[in-house]
Amino acid sequence: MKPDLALFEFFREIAIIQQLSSTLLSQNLPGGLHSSHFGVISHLINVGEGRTPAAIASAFQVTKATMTNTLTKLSAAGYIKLEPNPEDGRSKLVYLTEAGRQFHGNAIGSLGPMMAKLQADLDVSALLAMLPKLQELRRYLDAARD
Amino acid sequence: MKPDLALFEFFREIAIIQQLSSTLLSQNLPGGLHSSHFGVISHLINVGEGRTPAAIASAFQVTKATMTNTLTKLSAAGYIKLEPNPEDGRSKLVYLTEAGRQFHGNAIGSLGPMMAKLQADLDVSALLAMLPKLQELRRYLDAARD
DNA sequence: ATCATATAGTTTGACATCGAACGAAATGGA
DNA sequence: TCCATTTCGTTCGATGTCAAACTATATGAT
Repeated sequence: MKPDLALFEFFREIAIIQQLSSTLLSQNLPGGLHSSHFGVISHLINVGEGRTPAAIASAFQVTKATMTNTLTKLSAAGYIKLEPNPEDGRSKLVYLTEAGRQFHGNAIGSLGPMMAKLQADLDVSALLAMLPKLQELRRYLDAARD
Repeated sequence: MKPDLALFEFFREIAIIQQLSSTLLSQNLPGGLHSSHFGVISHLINVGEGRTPAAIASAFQVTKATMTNTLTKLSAAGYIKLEPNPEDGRSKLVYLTEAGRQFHGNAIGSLGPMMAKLQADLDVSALLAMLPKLQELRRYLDAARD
C-alpha cells in the first residue's frame, strides 16, 4: 500500500474514533450535555479555575468563537461564572459554580459504568502507550497550522 | 494519575488531532471542499463505485442523514451520480463522474506538498504502527453503540 | 505621548452533523 | 396471502463549529 493511502486510513480511523467516543460520551452524560461542555468543566477542575476563555480555547484547539458559544451555554446553565480579569480589561476569567462542581460529580458518576466496562474490555495500557506519539503528532499539526 | 483521567486525555488528544487534521486537509483542498467530501470520493475510488449511501455512511460511521447531505452536495457539484439500485427499490447506487475523478486527481496533487512535508517531519511508520490498535478500538466503540 | 499593531472576546453567516419522525420498499412469519 | 417488522433514503429542527469582520483594550516603537 502506498504510504499516502495508509496515512489517510490512519486519519480516517482517528476521525471515526473521535466521533464514536464523543457520541458515546454524550449519551452517557446527564442532562443531554455535549461532550465539549463536559470537557470544559472537566478541564477547569483538573487544570484549575480562573482561566481565560482564550486559554481554554487553546487547550482544546477550538476557535475563540466556538469557546464563546460553549461558555455562554455553560453560563446559561449556571455551571460557570464569567468575571472580569483584573489584570486585563479585554479579558475574562472563568470560574465554576457550585452547580458546576455538582454537575461534574454527577457526570463522573454516570460515566462510571461505561468507564469500567471500557477498562474491562480493552487493553487500556496499550492505548495509553500511544499517548506520547499522539501528543507529538498533535503538536506537529498545531505548529503546521499557519 | 487515575486511569480514568488518562483515558480522558487519550480521547481528548484524538479529538484534537481529528480537528486539526480535518482543518488542515480542508485548507489544502481545491475549491473549498470539506474533508468529508474528499473522504467519500476517495472511498469510492479506493473501495469501488456502485456502493449504496447506507454502506458509505456505515464506512465513515456517520448517520444516514449526514450522508444524504454529503451526497447531495457532491451530486450538485457534479462529482457523483446517484442511480436507482436495480436490486432494491428503496436504495440507490453511487457512481463517480469524470469530473469527480478529475477532482480527486487534482486534490491528490494539491495534497502532495503537505503529505511530503508530513512524511519528512514525522515518523510515519510509528503512526502506522498504531493502526491495528486504533482499528481495534474503533471496532469496540462501534459495537458498544447500542 | 502617540500611533500602529497585536490580542481578547463577540457577532454574524454558513455549514456539517445529529436525532427523530417519515414514506416507501423488502422481508419473514402466521 | 397478509401483516408486522426492518431497512433505505429523506426531511426537519437543533446545535456545535468555523472563518471573517468587528470593538475594545493592551503593547511597543518612535
